[in-house]
Parts: sequence; C-alpha cells; structure tokens
Amino acid sequence: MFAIVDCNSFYCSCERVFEPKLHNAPVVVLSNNDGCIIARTDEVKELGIAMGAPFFQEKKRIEEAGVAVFSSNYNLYGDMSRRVMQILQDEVGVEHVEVYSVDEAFLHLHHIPLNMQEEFLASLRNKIGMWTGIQVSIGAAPTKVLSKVANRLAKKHKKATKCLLILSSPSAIQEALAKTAVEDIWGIGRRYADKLHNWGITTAAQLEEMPIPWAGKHLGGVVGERLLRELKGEACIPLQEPRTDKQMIATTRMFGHTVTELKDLEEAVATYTARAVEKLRRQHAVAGGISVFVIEKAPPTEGKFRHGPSRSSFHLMPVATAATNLLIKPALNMVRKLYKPGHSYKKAGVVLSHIVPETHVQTNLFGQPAGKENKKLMEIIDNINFSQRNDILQFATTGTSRNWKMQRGYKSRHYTTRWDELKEVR
DNA sequence: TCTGGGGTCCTAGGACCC
DNA sequence: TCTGGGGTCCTAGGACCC
Repeated sequence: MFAIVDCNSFYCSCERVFEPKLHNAPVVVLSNNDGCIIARTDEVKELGIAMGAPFFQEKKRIEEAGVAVFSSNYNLYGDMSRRVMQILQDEVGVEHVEVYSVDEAFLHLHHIPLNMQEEFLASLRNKIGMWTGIQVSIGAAPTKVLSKVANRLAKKHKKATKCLLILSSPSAIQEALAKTAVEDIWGIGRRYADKLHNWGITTAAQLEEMPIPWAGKHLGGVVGERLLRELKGEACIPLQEPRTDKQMIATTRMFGHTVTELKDLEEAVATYTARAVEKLRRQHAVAGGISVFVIEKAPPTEGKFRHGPSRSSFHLMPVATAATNLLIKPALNMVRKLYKPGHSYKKAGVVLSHIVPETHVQTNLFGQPAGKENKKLMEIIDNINFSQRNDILQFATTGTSRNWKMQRGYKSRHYTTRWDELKEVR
C-alpha cells in the first residue's frame, strides 16, 4: 500500500499559522508579481474563485468578501514544509518517504499491517496538525495513482472522511473510480482529458476498463500504459529515490513593469544568471550550457490571454563551470542579440543545462577549468549572501536600477527564518 | 519507380506535475 | 494597466556511423 499526504491549501495554511484570527476566514496567496491566485482556502473556493485566476480580475470580489490576501513568501513555506516532512520521516522511516513536492509526500506502508494502517495514518495526521499547525489529507491505496484518487476524495469530503480515505478492497476502489472524472486523475492533463472526452470516456472507472495497449497507443506510450496499470491496481510507479542533482536549473520571472530598455533586460538576465548559478553551486555541480529567453508583451487581444512572441538562444560553454562571472558573459551576449529596440518585454529567463557534478568536469584543449581563486571567490559570495540573505555583494552587471523587479504588495514576514521577523507574543 | 539495415547520439517539442 | 515559476519524462526525427 501507498499513501499520499497532502497539506490542505498549503500556502494559505502557512499564513494562517501565524495569523490565528484567519483560521476560519477566507485566505488567498498570490504568485510572484501578485499576478495569479495560486492558493486558496475552502471558503474562497466556495466563492467560486478559480485556481490560477488573475488577481486583478477577482480583486473586487475578494475585497467585498473580506478575503485576506498574501503575496507568496517562499522562505516561510519552505521552512514549514521541511517541518512536516521531518515528522513523516521520523514516523515511517526516511526510506519509506518520497517528498514529491513542497506540500506532498508519498509513503510506503508495506511495513505496517493492513489492519493497523487506518489508525496509524489518523494519528500521523493529528501529530502533524498539533506540531506544525498544518492540516493534511491522506489517501491510501495499492498504487500511487489510486492513492491520489483516494486523497482527492478525502479532501473533497472532509467531514465524512476526516481527511483520511483508505481504498483497499476492489469494491471500494471501483466506487472511488466511478466518482472520479478522468481529468482529475494524476497524469491526465487537459490534452488527454479532451481526447478521452471525445471518445466518450469521462470517468476513471470507464478508463480503467480499457485495454493496456490502447493506452500505450493513445496516452503517450509507456507513460500511458503505466498509468492504466496503476488504475487497475498493479503498482508500477515505485517510490522515487530522493533526487539531489537536477538536470536543468532555471530562473525565470515576469517583470514588475514592461521593459523596453536593453539596460534593464541586461540587469534582469545577469541577476537571473547569478541566482541560477547559486542553485547550481548548492548542488555542487557545474553547467556546460546556458540558454537565455525573452518574451515580448503580447499584442492586445480580446478574450483569451496569450504570451507574446519569444526568442531564445543557447550557448555551449567550452568547459562546464559554476563561476557566475563566466556564465554571465555569454548570457549578456545572448540577450544583446535577442533584444530588438522598440519592442516591449514582460519576461525573461535563464536555463542552465548539461549539468554534471563538479568532480566530473571535462576539460578540453582550448578551455581552462575555472581556477581555484575563482572558486574561492564564489564560496565567499555565497556565504555572505546566504548568511545575510540580502544579496549584499552583487556583480556590478546586475545593476541597481531594478526597473524590472517584481511587485509584492502583500507579503507576510519571514516568521521562521529571520530573527528580526519572529512572531511577537505579548 | 527503384534508393540497405542496422546502430548511436542529440535536440526539439509535447505531455505532464505542483 | 495588471495573467507564476519551477521541474520531469518520453518520443520523434535528424545527423552521423559502419
């Protein structure tokens, strides 16, 4: 049996922990730039405000309903997440936990007798609630895909299930599948959902009746086959080993304001490069490739939102490196080539690729590996940035005008990660 | 009109996730 | 006026090899 533990309205719950008066009140959390609604509590769902809705479109309703609004505070959420995951690891053993996202983890329950799982999971849920203030929902079933089905129903019917649903018998599984729409299955996105609807397949129970090769043909090859097998109760997606080394590292942002000047674009790209390379160094790796993209402001359209035209460029490094200065150079060259005077830009990004551990650097005839001095310099900058958390030292090219910086008008404090922002209790 | 039969490696792009 | 930011995996197809 597998279980999935999922924090309810996670970002909102984190904000509520530090604002107890919001406990039964509606709360939303906004994306960077205060652009979209990326988390909402049940009270907000009842108002009919959709996930991912543009904030400005819902602002009036939100104000009228007295909804508490927060800009996203990722330091806070990351720290709360760590606490929840720690409890899971302590309770079921670190080898039986797969941290799947900031607010979700899969558990292996094979070492717990079937007839004790319900009691175990209920007490786990209580413990997390008491120790962190975060409420979780838990679904358990013979496969990961089915545990997601269970979890969704547990969350949907909180009162009846007490946020815990275990599907172990074939009849319970069938009943749950009949109540689940295909688009709510883990692994079925919008494209496949449309396709399935066109074939008249609308529930998970209907999909489960299809033959495996059919899924292989129509739902993305081996991925679709695996999904269907899991729906049929055959576990074939194992608990993943923790993956420490990323294969791709990206830093991309919408700008706070439309950008038209090359200088602002350069500043943004240099800053994003520095950020991405910091992430790279944190995993003790080096990157052999860097690409830069810019997205223009969309021409005015009525109706649907569209991205403007985008252009990107890729540069292969002569030698893989984690030196900010060596990567900023090609990044700036690329952005200068991509920039067209007179055009307006709303987003840019930097993606590092061809990532390998720093111990495996391939040198070549024409490139020298980054010297010791350079590495030392990077370590010093990282240490200062991590301890001060304020980017005191920056590369000059990252500039100071920051015309492109994002807006965050509703941010809560770093309650758990900065001494000077601790919650005060009188 | 016909135009071998394998391989490998790489990239671009599509699909998905939270 | 204002619409997020990361990631993963897989496949198809091109370039190249013998």
